[in-house]
Amino acid sequence: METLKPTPSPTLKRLPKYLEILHNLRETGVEEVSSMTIAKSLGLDSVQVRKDIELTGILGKPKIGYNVVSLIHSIRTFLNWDNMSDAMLVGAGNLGSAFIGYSNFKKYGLNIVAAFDIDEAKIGKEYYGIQVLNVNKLSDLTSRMKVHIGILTVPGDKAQEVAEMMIEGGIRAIWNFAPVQLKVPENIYVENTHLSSYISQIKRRLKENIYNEELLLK
Amino acid sequence: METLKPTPSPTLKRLPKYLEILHNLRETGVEEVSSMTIAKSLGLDSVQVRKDIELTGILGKPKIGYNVVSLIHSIRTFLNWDNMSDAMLVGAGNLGSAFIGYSNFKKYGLNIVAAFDIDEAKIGKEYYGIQVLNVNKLSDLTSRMKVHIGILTVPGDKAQEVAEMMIEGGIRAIWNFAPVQLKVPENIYVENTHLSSYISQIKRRLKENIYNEELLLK
DNA sequence: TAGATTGTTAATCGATTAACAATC
DNA sequence: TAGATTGTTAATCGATTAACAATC
Repeated sequence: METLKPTPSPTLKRLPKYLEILHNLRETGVEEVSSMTIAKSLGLDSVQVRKDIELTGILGKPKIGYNVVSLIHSIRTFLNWDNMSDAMLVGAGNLGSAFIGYSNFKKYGLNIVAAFDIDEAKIGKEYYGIQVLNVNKLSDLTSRMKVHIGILTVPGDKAQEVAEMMIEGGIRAIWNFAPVQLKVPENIYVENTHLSSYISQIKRRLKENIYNEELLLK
Repeated sequence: METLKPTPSPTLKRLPKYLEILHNLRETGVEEVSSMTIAKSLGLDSVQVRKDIELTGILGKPKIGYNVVSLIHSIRTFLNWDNMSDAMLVGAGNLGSAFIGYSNFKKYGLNIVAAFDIDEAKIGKEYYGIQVLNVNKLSDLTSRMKVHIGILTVPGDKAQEVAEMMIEGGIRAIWNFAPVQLKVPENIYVENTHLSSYISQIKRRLKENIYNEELLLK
């Protein structure tokens, strides 16, 4: 069996955007699409689009382009969106409880099967049909249900502790929203979504832009 | 006046992580810190840390390192976290309404001053002391209050329309959570947080990893 | 002074973009 | 056939990492 070469992160981030466009095209009955069409809608280079698509293992036809339906299928398979992946969510605060009801997750093949919290006040509450359980059941339930993805929406000071419980239960990928650097074994994949990083970018870009605009007014 | 050279995105994403560590150090009474200490806690290269810090305009002392309090101040000023930035939020669904109450935003200098929705059923509701207004008031209120940041948490099919209302009202940076490529004038900064991109990464990495592990078992 | 750490210049690496031959 | 578009090899670009002189 061949080792799967890691796909560049930028590619993995772009592929869902292609899907978005392809779904629209399919709905309007378009059957073939060129890399240039996709590139233009996203403001990208067409070579980049072709290289990304190539990685998913589909071949286009010179002069014609790619078959829309086949391309959708190829990308979805590559991203494993066709198979639902179960996930445990820990931290039923306002962010966490919002995620429980966020219907788009299912669209992307992510299914939250259970939610947990440390806070007695939250345990027993139900959001969108999912009951919040005591976090002391996390590890056991994770291994019994063979869940491999954990969504971490607890406050920073509990994040490391909870991550370790997740790993003990057999979690292999953690989607971390806590503003903390998790220390995990190297076979565990951590995807950090630090909202502070985005806010940094927005606020700094605005600052940079302000001066540039004043400069233009001279 | 000098034009502000755009800071590399990777740097802007790392700086908040340094702050997190520096705050912890300050709490435990540490006064000086070396680039290596910061680098180690985050699994980074110390040169990278020094270069990032240099961009914020502070100087360290050979043999000693950086003064923790000064460094915190320098990074916060650079990221403009000391000044509160007002933001309008449009789309009071489960994600949007969660953000209204998400206390960390204030910590990062982002203050949601008003929330809007198209849906009559949501208009008038109140979340964490903020009332949801009719989106037809968005543009007018934005320009009267001189708000420059918009948070977009509407469904994909309304996103472009709402983005245009934001821009009409004077919004200059849009934090977009809708799974859509926004078409905006080039002086408008769009920060995309497409949750689908993260899920792609997680699901694909897990797939890549599965095969690698099976390989190891041989 | 000697050693540790900074700041800076040079080398490397990975991803993007350009050039172009292959082909429907 | 001619033209458009793919797939691939080479060049460029930006960010990371390595090397090292300056200095407290």
